[in-house]
Amino acid sequence: MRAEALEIIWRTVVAIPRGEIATYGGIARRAGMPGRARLVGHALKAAPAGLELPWHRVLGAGGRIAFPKGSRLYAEQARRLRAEGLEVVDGRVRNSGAPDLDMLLWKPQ
DNA sequence: GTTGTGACATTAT
DNA sequence: CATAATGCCACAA
Repeated sequence: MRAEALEIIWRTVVAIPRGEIATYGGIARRAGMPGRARLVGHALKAAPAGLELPWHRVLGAGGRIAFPKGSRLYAEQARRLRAEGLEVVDGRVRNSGAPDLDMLLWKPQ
């Protein structure tokens, strides 16, 4: 069951369109496991490199990068996000004028 | 078995 | 804005 859950999470993450973002909690909900945001984080950490998951599109609540500022992964994620046209300022994705982050968040139909 | 830690979230203070 | 308290669950010691 545990391994299945990881696959579901991976597939959910893969489905995030380029240039859009999602949150850990949001992914968990979309994967049918509300309240299990931490599991999403674990799934990403445990993900094989071969999957080429767009893990950089997964952010913490409020569009904040979940890594410690200055860490290697932090810089890497910011770099990749900027490569997709998103603006990253002080560890968070800057939404241009949008009232809520939900406007940038990936909303599955 | 228990405990502490962690790519988290939400609510309350 | 920042902390703290909970809830959540996988994993390592």
